[in-house]
Amino acid sequence: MATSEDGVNWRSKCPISSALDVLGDKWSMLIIRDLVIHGTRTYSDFLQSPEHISTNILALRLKLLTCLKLIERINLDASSRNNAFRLTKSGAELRPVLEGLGRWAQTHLKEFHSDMVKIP
Amino acid sequence: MATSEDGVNWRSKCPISSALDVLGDKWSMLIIRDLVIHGTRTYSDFLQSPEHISTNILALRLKLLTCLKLIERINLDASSRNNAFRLTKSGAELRPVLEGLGRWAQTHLKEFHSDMVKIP
DNA sequence: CCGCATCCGTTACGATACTG
DNA sequence: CAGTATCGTAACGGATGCGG
Repeated sequence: MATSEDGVNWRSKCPISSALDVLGDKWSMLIIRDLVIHGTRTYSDFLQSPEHISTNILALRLKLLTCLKLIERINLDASSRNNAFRLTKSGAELRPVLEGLGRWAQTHLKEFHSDMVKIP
Repeated sequence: MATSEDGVNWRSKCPISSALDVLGDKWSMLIIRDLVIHGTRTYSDFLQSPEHISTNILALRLKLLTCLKLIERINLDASSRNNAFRLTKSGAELRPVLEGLGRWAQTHLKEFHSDMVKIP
């Protein structure tokens, strides 16, 4: 998978494949989801999501998504504390994709995962 | 990630998270993509896609996607050879999601991946 | 405290060789 | 040609530590 320093290793010229080179891991899309839902989110906010990402992975993903300009940091108080992230315009345009995924899962995964909830 | 025998480990009750528990890896969505584009696809067809999935991962993913009824096997000649796969109705409904991902990548990833092509 | 880097054990992936 | 076995590599996950 991609890291922030070395850039992304593009597997092919296919746009779908390229999207997955960036977002095709266990966590990136969930970070986007949290920001779609809540607008802004701090580091510890992300950690409290029910899927429980670990701290090192979170820091790595935030760095990569920031490099690719899907998210950006906003300084709430000019110190290094209480930093938050929000979606850029680019990242925000993933919203319909996530909504489509969610709707698909609700109808087609119920059979295998009975206690799934609605939105998000 | 999920394997075919043990079932999927659902990280939460969130539909988006659940969709990603199934499809949130480097390869599953590309298998769906190939089937969306070509209709049917044999084992060796998949291997020839430009991203070059390896044989063991392919077998694993095909098994899982079959268990979850996103794809199904069609026997072209009743032997174990020349088997092919196609999308079920459930899998086919991922098409708009993939198209959305592709369109998003085309507009927002160009800056980082200059020789990306159109569809797909 | 909060953000995040580091260390380290565990799990998933990936290339290739191999079997029916 | 479809699928498995093996084994090295990379990603993940938890614990912990350190600076601001």
